[in-house]
This record gives sequence, structure tokens and C-alpha cells, in this order.
Amino acid sequence: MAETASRPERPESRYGNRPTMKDVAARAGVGLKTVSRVVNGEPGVTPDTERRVQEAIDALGFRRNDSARVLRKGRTASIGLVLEDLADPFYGPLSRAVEEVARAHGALLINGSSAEDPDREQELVLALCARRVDGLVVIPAGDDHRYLEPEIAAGVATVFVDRPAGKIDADVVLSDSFGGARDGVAHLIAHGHRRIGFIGDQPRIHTAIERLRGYRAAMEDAGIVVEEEWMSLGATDPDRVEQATRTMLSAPDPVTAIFAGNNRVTVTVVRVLAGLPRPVAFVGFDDIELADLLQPGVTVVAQDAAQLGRTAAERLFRQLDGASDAPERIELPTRLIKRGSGELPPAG
Amino acid sequence: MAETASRPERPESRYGNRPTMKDVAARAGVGLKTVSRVVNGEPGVTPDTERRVQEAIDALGFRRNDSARVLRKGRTASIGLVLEDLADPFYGPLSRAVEEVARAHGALLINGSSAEDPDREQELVLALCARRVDGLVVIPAGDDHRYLEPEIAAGVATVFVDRPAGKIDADVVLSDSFGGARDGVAHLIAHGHRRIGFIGDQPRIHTAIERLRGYRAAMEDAGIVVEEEWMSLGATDPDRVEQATRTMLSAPDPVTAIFAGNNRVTVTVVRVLAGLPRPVAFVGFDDIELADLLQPGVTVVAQDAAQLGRTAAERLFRQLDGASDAPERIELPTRLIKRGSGELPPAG
DNA sequence: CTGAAAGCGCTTACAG
DNA sequence: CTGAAAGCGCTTACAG
Repeated sequence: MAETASRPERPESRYGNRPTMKDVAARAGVGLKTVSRVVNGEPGVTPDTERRVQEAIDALGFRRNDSARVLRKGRTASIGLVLEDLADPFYGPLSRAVEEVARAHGALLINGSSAEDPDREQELVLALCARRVDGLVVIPAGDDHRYLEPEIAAGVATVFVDRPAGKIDADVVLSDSFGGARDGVAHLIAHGHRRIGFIGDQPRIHTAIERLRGYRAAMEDAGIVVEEEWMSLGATDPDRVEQATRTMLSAPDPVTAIFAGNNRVTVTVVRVLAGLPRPVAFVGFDDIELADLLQPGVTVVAQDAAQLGRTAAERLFRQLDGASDAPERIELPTRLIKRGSGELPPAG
Repeated sequence: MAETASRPERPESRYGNRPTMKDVAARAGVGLKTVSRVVNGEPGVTPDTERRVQEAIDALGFRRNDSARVLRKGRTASIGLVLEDLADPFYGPLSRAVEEVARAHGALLINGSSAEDPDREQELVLALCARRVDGLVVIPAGDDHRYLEPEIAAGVATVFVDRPAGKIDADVVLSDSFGGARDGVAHLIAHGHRRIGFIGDQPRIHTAIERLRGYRAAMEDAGIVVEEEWMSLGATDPDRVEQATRTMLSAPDPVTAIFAGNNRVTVTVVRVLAGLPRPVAFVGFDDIELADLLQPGVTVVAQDAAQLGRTAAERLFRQLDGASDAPERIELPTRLIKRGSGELPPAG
């Protein structure tokens, strides 16, 4: 055409070249607001106008920029989920449950791992707040969440799951770690064991402490004095757990049963026990896949990870819907599943 | 004070009441741009000015609104990951690998499940595009991705994983499903089996077809004519898979070995076989936890889910860094892990 | 039924 | 070293 290069108002040449509502309006020969109406399905547009706008949208490949929309509207229709490790099977059903509730409320899920590092948890949580997520579901790694106070005050809905918040008052959804562990250990005692080992996660983790407390309670209820060598708390890497298991079993007066504090520990202990000549009774906290097919089947204290996630997410959206209940602590029951390993008698 | 209610300019009373840079600027008695400089750590601010601004930031609990920032900058520093099911253990390590690469590039991960529904995949992908994610890692549910063409043209980096894109040219990272299945089935043949069953996922899923093709190739290489009743493709729910397994094993001329097309199928078949009096040889595609502890150990064709995710994410960020390589198809090798079940001879 | 103006909270480009 | 103006792409509130 006769157009010269000095026409910067040509929208097609903008950098990034995504068409905007302005481009659509220009092409359809209507105002910006009319495009907005069509895009959002608002009433009050002539069928003929609507058709013209729709044609322009299709021709340009326009898609509304929700980033801009969000800036105006205030809410982002997204929530953040901070957990320990996306690859840990325990968090799979939990994540999915949170996602399903979010989806039902039209929200997207931004997901991240803290790797059990409090600094990384904080970094991630604050990055999510900067993105202005509407709410947060947090499996905390740290034990001090005062850094969240200004965010919560500003309206970010927050629910903690699996472990309580530290030094702030907030909703929290937990499994009954204490009761579950106590029941599991009592089960071993009922089958004749008195020297029972406990192998758990690092003592700065709330669930690890609670489960150890349950272990101690069951032992005390049975009048058994617990020896220091029967308890091992630390990282859940296979090397440390294997070492702990072997140490307990090779002591002069070895334990005859072991209680494992979580799914990671369970997998390693079961693996070590499978290599031993004599059977050692075992109960693990958290169910694991195929536990029923091992010889013997693995007796576990199961928690409902999906229910944990669902409960937390529903609570979150209730906050977002304006409910102003006081922060609550919800504790879900655990379930003892007998499969054989926990019903073994003490070795001769 | 003497102030009347008719003073709408009081920033403290704004709805939503999050402080903005404007509020910080007012409190610190500086210009907006100076606040921006301090917040972003840009040079050219007097230590004294910086201190005043910082005090205002702390006093107000200001946190930069990245939503607004993003609108101006063009990039959102976030990527989307669309997979089939957040709860499937196969996707755990894959998700984490993608997250780690994203994190290394300063990006957040928005995560969602398609539930193997093409419409839901599209809905989710387009929602992510509307949020203007910088890139997408997609495990496709559908087989027609032309809906993504305008987005890709507009600059959304895209990599498909585990299954190829449909009807568009795009980067894809796969495991060698064909070769892996062929090797696994050949392994069974090498141990004397001729009547071998194949139980796989729905035939509209690319990996299901490829693995079936591998099965057929191995059988053909051995000169075995495959019978229709030896093959079952469909949903991976336990009921269907159990039914298929029992049917194959109770035929007049039953199969003596079974090859399973993925991890979900494997878990169910292994469970059924464990309940049978006679041993049936078995090889599964995808490794599963505790496979080594079952009796017999479960022989599998393992793929490296983490490597799949890592490779895809790295490729994505290379696209975002401006590399303009032609779309590529990257195929990762699988690995046969012998644990016992695949080395069983045919039953008498 | 339709659209021009202002503004969401930042950054960019520029001027002092 | 510092800041006023314009603009990112939408929606809101309003006027015709």
C-alpha cells in the first residue's frame, strides 16, 4: 500500500504481538467496552454487533489477558499449595484433592516444594503472596510463621495442613498422629512385644514428635520403661534409617518389633527386615502401595491424605467466601490396617 | 480528628487495604520511581533515602504486586504443567523435576490434571495461556492440539511430554515405549513363553499403542502368531484389569505370561497373580515402589520419569531464552530390571 | 444498545 | 540522585 513506515499506530507490529481488546475493537469497528461485553458474555449487545466482534476475535486469535483482568478485579482466582516434596507419594492424593476443590471454585493451583527447608518455604510462600494468590494451603517446613501476619491481615486466606502453624493463630488440618501411633504401638504390645523400636523423622517436625509421644504413651500405659536405644529420630534417607534399624536389631537385647514414623521410613525398614533370617514384627505410620502383597503384609496406621487436602481446601474457600470463623484445629482420625507384620509374635 | 468523611483520597481506607508503592512513596515523602528503585534493588538511591523508603515499606507491610509488574514486563515468570493425574505416582518425580528446573529459572509452576479428558486438557491449557504463563509442559490427553497454534504463534513456549502433540509440530520428549515393550516381551519369550498376554491402557493413548506395537514386534520376531484374546486394551481401573487378567488365564489355552502396559495395570495384575495357586510370569512397563520385595520380585521396563520432566523443562527454557531450533522429538531409553517375575518359566 | 474516561499497581523512557 | 508522565490490558462507573 501507500502507507509509509512512520505509522507506529499499527497494532500488528507491536512487540510480543498478542492482539488486545483494543485491536479487536479497531478491527470490528466498535468500542473497547463492547468487546469486553462480548468476551465476558455480558448482555446488551446486538446479535449483529456480537457477530462482528466475534469474527474479529477469531481472525486475530485474541485471548483475554487474565493478568490484566486480575489487576482490576482484585482476585486472581488462584491458590498456592506449598508442600515438602512433589515427588513424595503421600502428597499426590493430597495435591489432587486440593486441586479438585480449587477447580470446583474456578481457581488454579500454583504448586511448590519446600524441600523441608524453612527458608525455602518462606521464600515460596512470599513469592505466592506477591503473585496475589487468593489463598494458601501450606504444609509447613518451618516453625515460625509470623512472616505471614501482614499477608493474612491483608486478606490472604491461609490453611496449614499436616503440621500446625508456628507462632501464629491459623486454621490447621491434621491427622491424629499421637493417637495413631499410640494405637499402632499398643497393637504390637497386645501381640506380646515389650522391646519395641521407634524410627521417626527429624525431631523438629511436628508429626515426628507427636508420633514419638504416642509411642511413649502406649509403652507407659503398658508399664514398659523405654530405653534410649529404642528410639531413633532423624533424616528419612535410606542410609540413616537402615543404620538405625540394624543397630536396634543387633543390640545385646534387641527389639522384637519396630514402629516406623512415616512412609519413607516404612519403605526402608521393610526392605531391611525382608533381608533378615528371623521375622521382626512391624507397624508403619502411613499406608504404602502394595503393602498388602508383601510377605507378611505390612500392618499400618493409615491416614487419609486426600481427606486432609479436601478438608483444608474447603476450609480455605470458606474463608474466601467471607466466613469469619475463629481459626480452628481439625484433627482427622487414623485407621489401623492389620495385614500380618504387626501381628507377628516376638521371636523366640 | 477534624477530618470529614468526604476525603476519598485517604489511602488507608481503600478496599482490600494492601499498601501500594504510592502509599509507600507518600509515607516516605519520595516519588514513586524511587520506591520502585528500592524495591527492585536498582542503583542510584542515597543510603538515607533508601532507609526512609525501607522504613515505610516495613511499617506498611508493603509487598510488591507481581501481578501488576507482570502486566508491564510482558513475562510472568511462571510455567504451566498439565498432566493426567496429580495423584499418580508416575507424575511425582516428573513434576518435581519440572519444578526444579523452573525454580532454577526463577519461575513458578502452575499445575493441573486433565483426568485424561481432552476437553479438560484444552480448558486447562487455555486458562493457563490466559494467565499468560511463559511456557507450557503438557502431557496430552487429546490428540488434536491445533487449538494451541495461535498461542504458540504468540510466543508461548510449549513442550509435550510422554506422548506426542496431535496435528501440530512441537517439541516432544518421550520414553521409548515401542523398544521398551519389545524388549520386555522378548525377555519373556527368551524364558520359554509363547502364549503371552498384553494388558494396556486405552487405545487412544499414544503410549498404549506404541507398547502394543512393541509387543507385536517381539512376538513376530519370534515367529509367534498373536491371538486376539491375548490382548486387552482399555481403562486402567482395577475392575477392568482384573477381569482381563482372569479371562486370559482361564482360557482353554491360557497365557503363561503377562506383559502390563503401565504402572496402574501392573499394580492390579500383580495383585491378581499373587492370589493364584500357580505362578505366572510377568513383566510390567514402569517401575513401582517395593517391586523388589514382592515374591517373586517384579521384573519391569523402567522409564526415568524425572529425566523426562527435566529434559522437557530444560527444552522449554531454551525456547524461552530465544533458541529457535526446529521442533524436535527426543526419545529416552528404557531399562529392563530383572527381579524374578519375568524369569519364571512357563507353568507345566 | 454503545462507548469515552479513569484507574488497577506497577515499569519504562525521559527529563531534570 | 530523583521524579512526573505515559502506558501495560483490562474493568468500573458513568453518560449518552
